[in-house]
Amino acid sequence: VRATSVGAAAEAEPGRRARTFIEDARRAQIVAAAIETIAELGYRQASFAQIARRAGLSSTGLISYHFAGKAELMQAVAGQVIGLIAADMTERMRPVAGPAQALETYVRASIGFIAAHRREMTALLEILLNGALDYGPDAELVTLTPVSEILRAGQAAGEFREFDSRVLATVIQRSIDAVPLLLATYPDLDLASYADELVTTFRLATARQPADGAAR
Amino acid sequence: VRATSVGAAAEAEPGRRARTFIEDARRAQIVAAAIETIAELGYRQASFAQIARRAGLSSTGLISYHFAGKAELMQAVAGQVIGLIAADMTERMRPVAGPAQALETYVRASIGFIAAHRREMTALLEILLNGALDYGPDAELVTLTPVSEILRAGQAAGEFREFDSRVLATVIQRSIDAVPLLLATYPDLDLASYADELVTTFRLATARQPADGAAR
Amino acid sequence: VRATSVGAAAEAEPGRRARTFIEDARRAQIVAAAIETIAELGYRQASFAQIARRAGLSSTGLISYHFAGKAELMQAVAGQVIGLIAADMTERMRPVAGPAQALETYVRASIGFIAAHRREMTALLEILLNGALDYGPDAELVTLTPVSEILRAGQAAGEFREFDSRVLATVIQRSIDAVPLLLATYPDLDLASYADELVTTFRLATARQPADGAAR
Amino acid sequence: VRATSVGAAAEAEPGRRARTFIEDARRAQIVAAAIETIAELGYRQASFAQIARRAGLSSTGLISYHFAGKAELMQAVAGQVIGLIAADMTERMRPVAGPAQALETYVRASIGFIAAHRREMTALLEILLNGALDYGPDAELVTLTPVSEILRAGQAAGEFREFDSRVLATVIQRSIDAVPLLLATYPDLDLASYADELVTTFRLATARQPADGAAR
DNA sequence: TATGAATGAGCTTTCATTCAT
DNA sequence: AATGAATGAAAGCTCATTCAT
Repeated sequence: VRATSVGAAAEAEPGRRARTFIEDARRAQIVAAAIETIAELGYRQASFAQIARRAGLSSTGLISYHFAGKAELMQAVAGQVIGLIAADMTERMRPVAGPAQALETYVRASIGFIAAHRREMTALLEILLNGALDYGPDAELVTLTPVSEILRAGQAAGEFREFDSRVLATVIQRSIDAVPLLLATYPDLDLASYADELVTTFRLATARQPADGAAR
Repeated sequence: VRATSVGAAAEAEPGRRARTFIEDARRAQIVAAAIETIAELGYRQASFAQIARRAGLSSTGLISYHFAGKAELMQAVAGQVIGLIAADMTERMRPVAGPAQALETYVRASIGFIAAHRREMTALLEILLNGALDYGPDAELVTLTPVSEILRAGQAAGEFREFDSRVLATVIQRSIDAVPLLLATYPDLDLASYADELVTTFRLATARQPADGAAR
Repeated sequence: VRATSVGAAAEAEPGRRARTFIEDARRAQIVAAAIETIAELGYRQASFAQIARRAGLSSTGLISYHFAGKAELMQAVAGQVIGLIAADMTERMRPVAGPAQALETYVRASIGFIAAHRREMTALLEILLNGALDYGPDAELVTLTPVSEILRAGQAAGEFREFDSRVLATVIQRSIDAVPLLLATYPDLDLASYADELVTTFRLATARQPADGAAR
Repeated sequence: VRATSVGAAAEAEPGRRARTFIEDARRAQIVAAAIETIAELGYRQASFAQIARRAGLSSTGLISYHFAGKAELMQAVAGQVIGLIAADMTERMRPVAGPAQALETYVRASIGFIAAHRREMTALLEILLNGALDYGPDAELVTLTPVSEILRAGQAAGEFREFDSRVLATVIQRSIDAVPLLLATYPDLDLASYADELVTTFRLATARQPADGAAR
């Protein structure tokens, strides 16, 4: 769970005229149906025909009409979900004071979001894993940036020990990303406990060590 | 990186006559071509036609001739890779003494294997993520079992703190699984450093806490 | 030649939206091409490719587009022909008075229909004999029912002798069904004479015997 | 059920060297397996692979080795069954005296043969109906010849009424041919009764009429 | 703006046949 | 005489996309 600039890709492009209200509504409807379809059938089975059926559209042609291709549709879906995440996370991270609390809040908020948006997350995961997004070479970078920043801030403030922030960001982000798959396996997983364990784990893993202040 | 019993599926079945030497060679050749193809194009684009082309076969019919269907081919690919992992890991884990060293060795060996078998790992990942293996609902369980056992052994021995072993197993295994994707993004990633950081992180995250002995 | 309820299968189904005019036309065109193809090449060689070629379609995909599968197409073909038969026979059997006349009319009308629809009958025959219709275990029963009923009515009215109506129905219906194959062998067969001979034969075979009234 | 010259096709051809004993045995084995397969699965599913499996052969190549093609195999199967019929019928028809008895014997013997060789008859039927035999335009003629001859002899002897012998031959032969299909529908059909009914029916249908002697 | 229709490339799979050994 | 291996054509079917209306 992370906020990136991918969502912005759905917005205005230079050579393209603005979208009408109706157009936006249709696109939203199709995106919603795509999320539902992907979450239900998986990426591979999510054909235009299935999506159209779920959206109550009479023809797959309408999807092609509104989206330049399957790639653009998938980009729109990803953008939509990522937008939701960004909005939610921005809101939740606002009242945070200090890196330690920021990390804890980030973990809890991320898992909370996943719990509340299982279908959207499943769809996003499917899209990402199937390489349906041609999102550039810095995808990983983007994904890890929010956590990395928290971690680096904590190091700068002397609250966290020395470590490669990219590595720890990976550890943390992957532990969060694992939730949708875990939920698929254990639908009754207690996410609150899971979050608690993660928070404890990452607190221990990032805490400044006794030796840190002296030795370095 | 983990060892399971899926690899055994490639072995003798009751009602089936033994495979010829040549047949085994062809199957191996096809499996190799499949790995190459999947790693290069992704699971979805890895059609029989592409695989046949890469294997230098004259027709896709030959693949169907040697494998009962696409599912069986993918199972063979997964089995092959998992077999490699199992062999390698078994070897590396043998001289280990104690849970802490076991955990460190597991992490380093896993990442080492991934580094040495990038294409195979990518292919395995693609297959797993695309649900091309009908391996049951306990896939996640199987995946996490080896690490879980190390962790529980460490707890039993009093070397590790109290935690939910499933959660920490997830954290650790996911950090390892992230490597293929990280490599796709940063081909020059220094895996030795990455492994070092992970080892340190997990040592801190699992270490028995001062309070542990007293409070419990 | 017989009328069944199979024809109705082509009509409205609950969960399916009504068919367009154009769609109906295409389906009819494809069915016609299928009849032509089957009559010409036989069921086995009547591939979608051949049918598409004969229908002037650009791809076999269009057939799949309009019919759920080969089975549905064959059902449509059979339904079409059976519908024709039913309509024709119903019309011709209307003015009939008495079992003897009914039998004669049935024979003449059946053969007349076959004469006028050689290709359709050949196609129907091919489909039935190839088991391309999953119509139940009582196929034979359905086929023989119309004649059986005429025969039993004749026995009840005291006009026909005692016999197993299923056996005589078989004799009569098979003699009629033989026509398409006969025509294949003797294209110039005089069907009117053939019908005359059959009528005489079946009159003699069914006529009440002198002994019947007394002995039984 | 009828005896033709098709069986002879399996015999010596000018430019071909004689078959060895082993070769003949293999051919017979394959033909037997083909009969079994066709009777069980139908013509369409009776692939070389299925036939080879049933014959205990290790490769379909062996079938191609012994038969010039699928057509020749089918011809051999048909020839084999027809040969059986011919032998059986010749034997049974020998002691017959007079056309009326000949007709009765022909019907009973034919149905008896079918009852005793269901699988062979089913296979023959499948082959004929699928046009797998390129047997010429006079197939029908051949089929009907034996009965026709009996009928014409009866007419010549003044025992049968005047009729087109081809038509009555068709009626009779088709009634006999119907048995395999009837058996498929009613496995418990009482063939003795069926034969009795046919004999009575055809006796009435062929009997010289009172008017015959005078009017002509 | 939306629809039904049509397209053509692609898919996996089956099959009879050929061939070297 | 027989085998396992390989071939390539054909099959039915699905798919994203295009297009006229």
